[in-house]
Amino acid sequence: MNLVPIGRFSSMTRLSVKALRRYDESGLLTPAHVDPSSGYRYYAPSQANRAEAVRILRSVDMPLDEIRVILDADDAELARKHLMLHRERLAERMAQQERRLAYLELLIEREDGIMPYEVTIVEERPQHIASTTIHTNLSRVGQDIGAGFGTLVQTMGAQGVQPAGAPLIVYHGIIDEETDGDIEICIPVAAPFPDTGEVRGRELEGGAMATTMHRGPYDEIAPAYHTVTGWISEHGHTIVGPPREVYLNDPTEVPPEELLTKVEFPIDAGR
Amino acid sequence: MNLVPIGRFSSMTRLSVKALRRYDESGLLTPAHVDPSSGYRYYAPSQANRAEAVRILRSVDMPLDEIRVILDADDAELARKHLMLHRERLAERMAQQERRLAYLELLIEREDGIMPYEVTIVEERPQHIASTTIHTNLSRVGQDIGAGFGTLVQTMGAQGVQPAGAPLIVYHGIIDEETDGDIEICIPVAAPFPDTGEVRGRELEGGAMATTMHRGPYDEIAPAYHTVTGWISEHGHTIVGPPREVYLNDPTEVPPEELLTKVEFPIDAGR
DNA sequence: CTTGACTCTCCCCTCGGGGGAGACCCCACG
DNA sequence: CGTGGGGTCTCCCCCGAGGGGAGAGTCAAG
Repeated sequence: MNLVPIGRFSSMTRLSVKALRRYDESGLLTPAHVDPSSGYRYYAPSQANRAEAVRILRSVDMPLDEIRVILDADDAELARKHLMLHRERLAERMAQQERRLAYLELLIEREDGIMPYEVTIVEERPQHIASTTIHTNLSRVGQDIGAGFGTLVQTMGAQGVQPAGAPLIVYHGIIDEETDGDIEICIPVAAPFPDTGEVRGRELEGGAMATTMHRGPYDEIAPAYHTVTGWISEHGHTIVGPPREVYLNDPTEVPPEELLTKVEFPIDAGR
Repeated sequence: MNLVPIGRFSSMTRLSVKALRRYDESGLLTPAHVDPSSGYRYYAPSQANRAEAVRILRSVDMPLDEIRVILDADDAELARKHLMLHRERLAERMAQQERRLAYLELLIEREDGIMPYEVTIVEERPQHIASTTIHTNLSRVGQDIGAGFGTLVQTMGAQGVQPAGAPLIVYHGIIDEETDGDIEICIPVAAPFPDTGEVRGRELEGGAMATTMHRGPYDEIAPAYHTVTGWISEHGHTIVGPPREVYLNDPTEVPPEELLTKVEFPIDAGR
């Protein structure tokens, strides 16, 4: 009764011919009649109804499978449930877009461009520190560092000693996904610090350092390390001591994206 | 000088091996050395730098081509330009997501479900109208209708006549992508209206109508028509006059999604 | 009957990888 | 110096929702 071929149905529904064929194939919108000899698809005009529903749901980017479920559910409640579920998905995606956008803004903002881990050699002078050494692994390292600095600050406070520089950590062992190791949590002090229980005083070695600056969250610092070690071996230097990280600002005060961390590797000077 | 195979580089950079191979293939991140006999890829640790940049830019969903352009541009200004451009894209996509989401909310909101163009037969009684007929096409139809109603309201006002019902349009010809035609813009009035220039008074025919309700923007009304005409032919009725649209609310007062339009086709009554 | 416009199926392409097969390679340990 | 196990290679198919096009068949108006 008054069937129309695919081209007319396409212009009626503003769905492309390609799309209509695909909807047929996937059982989402089967033509009212298919000529068995020619394979021509013929649609009933009243199918424009369902076609429009498909168009609308596709316009909100719903997967074909789910559209089929919704349209074939006689149960309005079920359909609603799927719509709400899709809303959640869309909202989640939007939030993600938003985060990405914000991150991108940040990348544009900081005029130093993307990631120029510039490696330079600096001469550090020896300095007095109060330090505490702990054995930790990747999953605990964050808490342990916090606790360590807490202990240090407390002990120094009890002695009436003020910090004389930015806090730092010496990595005596490698801490990554598979290995744990010792880290020495340090705060520079003006004068030699006495050993007190788990906190000891010592002089931190100075000398030539290959160094670079990492700006961003701590857990994105790996490339900085790899860049420096790569630079060292490429320039024919040798690593002569454990690396250290110097924390130039406070994670409780600035957002993670603006954290500044100096990575230093002691190397053989001359050469 | 200290090259690492792909697996180690993968865990150093948190980029999957698959991804690294693809970046090599597309020239985005070529290994420092490829063994000619085995095809093994070896990366310099300092390449972690570029790898991290790639990771970051991918995390904001930037296409690989563009990442390449940005990273290969020595010009920081050019890189910035591309970042900003990508920001525009992200913002645009987010706005689109937002629109979809809002639309979806709407679909959920109206409890009548998606698209139940229910076709019914109603008996309309004849009514007096003031009308003006214009010849128009799809691209001009919006403005022309506005202008037509303007003329009508003005003329009626000059005669001191009040509207006696919802405005409507009789489609004497088909107006679609390829054809233009005559439309008669009408406002019901209580008593016969005199012919005055381009505005004429007449009695609009009544009788049996196949009708359905379209809720939403005017430019999505096509499926309503197709549903009604399909229904008519499927139920063995005959169309005996030009269709009409009755506008039940005012586009200047409600958002497009809530517009209500009644579509009516005069049919042979009994059968 | 012819011709031009439609329509069919089939194949390849998108974008950024993931999953896996089958073959090859590297290195540490015995 | 061999060998075994784990790392790596290329190649192929897959995702989603179609777009583009080739080559062949079909429909309807003149």
